[in-house]
Amino acid sequence: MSDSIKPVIVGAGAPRPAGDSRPDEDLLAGLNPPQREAVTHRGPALLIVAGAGSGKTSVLTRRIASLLRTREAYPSQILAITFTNKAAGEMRERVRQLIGDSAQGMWISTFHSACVRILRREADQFGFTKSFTIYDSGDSRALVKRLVKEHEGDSFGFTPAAVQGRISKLKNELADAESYARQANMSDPAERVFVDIFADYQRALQKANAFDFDDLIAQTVYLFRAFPHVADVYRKRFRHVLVDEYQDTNHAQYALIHELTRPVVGKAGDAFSSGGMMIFEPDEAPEVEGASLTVVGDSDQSIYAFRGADIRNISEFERDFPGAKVVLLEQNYRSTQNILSAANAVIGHNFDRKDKKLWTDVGDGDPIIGFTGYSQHDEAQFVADEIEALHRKNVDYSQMAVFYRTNSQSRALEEIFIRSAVPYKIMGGTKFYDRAEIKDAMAYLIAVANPADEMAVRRILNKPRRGIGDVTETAIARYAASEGITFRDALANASALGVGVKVQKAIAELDAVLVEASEIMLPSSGEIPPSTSVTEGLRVLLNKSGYYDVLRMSKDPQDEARVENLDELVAVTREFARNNPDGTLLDFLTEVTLVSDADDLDDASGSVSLMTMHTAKGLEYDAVFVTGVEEDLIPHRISAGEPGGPQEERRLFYVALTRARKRLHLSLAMTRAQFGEVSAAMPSRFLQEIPHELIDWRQSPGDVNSRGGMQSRAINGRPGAGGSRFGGSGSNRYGDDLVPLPRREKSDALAKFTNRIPAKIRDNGDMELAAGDRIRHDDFGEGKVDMITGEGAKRVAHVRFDTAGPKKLLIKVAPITKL
DNA sequence: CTCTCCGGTCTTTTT
DNA sequence: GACCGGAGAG
Repeated sequence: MSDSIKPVIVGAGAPRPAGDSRPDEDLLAGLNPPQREAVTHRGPALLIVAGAGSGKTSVLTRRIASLLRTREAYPSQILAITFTNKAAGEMRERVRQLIGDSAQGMWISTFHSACVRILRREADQFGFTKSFTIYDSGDSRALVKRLVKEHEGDSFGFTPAAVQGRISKLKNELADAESYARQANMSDPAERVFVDIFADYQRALQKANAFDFDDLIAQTVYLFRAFPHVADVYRKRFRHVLVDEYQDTNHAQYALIHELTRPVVGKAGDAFSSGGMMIFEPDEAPEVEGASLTVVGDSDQSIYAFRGADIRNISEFERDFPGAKVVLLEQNYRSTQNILSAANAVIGHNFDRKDKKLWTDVGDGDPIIGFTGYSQHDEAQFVADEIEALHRKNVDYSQMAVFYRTNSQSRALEEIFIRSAVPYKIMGGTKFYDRAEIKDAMAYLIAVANPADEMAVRRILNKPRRGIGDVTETAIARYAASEGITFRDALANASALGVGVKVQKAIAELDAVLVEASEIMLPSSGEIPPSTSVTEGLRVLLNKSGYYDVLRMSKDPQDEARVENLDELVAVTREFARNNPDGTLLDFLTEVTLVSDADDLDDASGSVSLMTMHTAKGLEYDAVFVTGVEEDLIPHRISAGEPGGPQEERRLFYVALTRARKRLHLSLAMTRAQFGEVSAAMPSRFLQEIPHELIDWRQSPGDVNSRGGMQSRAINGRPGAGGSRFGGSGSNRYGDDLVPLPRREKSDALAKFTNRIPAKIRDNGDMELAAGDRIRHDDFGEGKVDMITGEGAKRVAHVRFDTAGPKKLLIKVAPITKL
């Protein structure tokens, strides 16, 4: 900042006393010199290169606290961007702990949430209304699907997923349908079709008064560029912009940051109202200098290239923001040296990176434990047993986590965990809000909140079944088009549609329910409804539409669970009302659409956490199990052929390893069932990259592969076996004892292990068991019950098996019989 | 219009 | 092994 201009709009404006004790001195306690620098440096731009576990969250929160404490900024002048809503909540809480409630008024949120806030305020500037809704990926895929069909895109080999991916990528590059069409090769018919689909997709969104995830960012950038006076409002407001996980920002997000931190060039005489104590040069000087930008990131942890993250954002930061200061945080405060050495060795195989080595002074710690199972269930059993062993050593379940590459891998783990009575919680996967009944209920709410959203109205048209089929739906659409009204409004005119009386009545009833709910949640009188109206409105929608009744009268046992899910959703609205006394229906919908998997993570729940390696980013646990460390899984088969794919996979693996504080377990299986069929699996190349002396194999791939079980050489037993030999698919990439199982008829071992788990969960009802009873278990054989704990459906038998040793079993579902 | 059955296609990771 | 779309019967 130059001396002549002091645009900082600090009310009291007391200059910081130079030299003696700083008002933020206590915030620096316990920080190492680079960390201090990261907290106290002031200037236009600061890049904090923060290795895994180097205390970056702490640094970031203290930096914010310091800005507030020294009165360099009001809370309202701070915009902090995090990767997930949960991280945002945590950061807010930690700042509050540091400086108390005066932290109110900061914007701490994800890119997406911040953009929604901006767009809601400014929507009417450019063809949307404040009540716009947000399409999640499922919604937008449904729309793309319809359009691909309409344009017969399948004859050009377009799948909805591919088209959706391409559109998303383009939007992340800030290309819209028009600009893309201008430079597209229009002599290619496939290209023309794609351009048409893209354009129609965008039109449909606009017509529905809706944005997809990518639009939230891109449209905000367009808004700022098209309406500089709007952008200026936010540029003047946010004097300090801080961005976490900067390595995972895409071009649109980068552009947004750029727009926000641009100086405001004011015209002379254009009075600036905020306090009016600004003094600046009359002519060329900007009215307000660009906001100070702080970004935190680690290029070794960039794992979102597939969704447009551009690593250059961080590698070229100094060029993009002249005068930037760079601070390196390399000391790790999380993991033991063994874990760090393994992680360093793995990431060292990426050739296009600045060398950087994490170090710690806490000591070597325990060795890394390795295990190779015959099947994924065998592997899962090892994980479950190991978790139990740790739990007996007083490691809390909530301090343990199991990671995998793909969501589908969670199933085998779940099956075994249920049987072994290991309390667990799955983050992500099929989410609550992805369930059909929940999406239906949400569509009802959206139909009320944003009647322009035709997709939502179409979705609920025949849910529950009310005899409105394809023919009627088309009739409604045609009528709406001919009258120039929306699909939703056409429902009010059932008699004009030329459909049967019965169907007319059904349509009129649906319309009435929507009107009634609308009156509750968005009164036409204009008065502001209490936040509890969402609960009430949802109840009316579900009850009077007949949705609840149909489920309750159904004989399908799954429908019982669906009712429970809907009850849960009603409970969510109640919770929302409690937390947001001023919350509106739209606020509720926005919040629900933008919550991510990691967000509902609850550390205090006393459960082991199961999640993908991606979801694990930013988290840490005392004990970590990385499972499925196999070729074709990590690195994933699909990524192997993509440019930069294997490197990104290696970073992902690195992220997984560095989540562990004290104990790290790596496991794999020699066979893996996917797509119903069993196939041989090979150990991941990344395992070779870990120095062999760091891994203590309980059962190495060699042990498992030699059917006699005589060999026990460790995977990296040969000296010098850790060379970088990735790339080729030659057969000697693995040690001699690492040849994958031959692909031939199932051996006894295979038959025994692959299908150990019945697809259906059994139910032992109220089997009576007491200490001293003897039981037989399908897999573990006979054993004696030591004691019974838990209540009802969660009763657990602690059994000492004659051969398999001690296990815990959930009595209700375990495959056991009393002897 | 609804239900059921069959066959084809999948699965990378997420705001 | 799950999910979707299409075909065909009621």
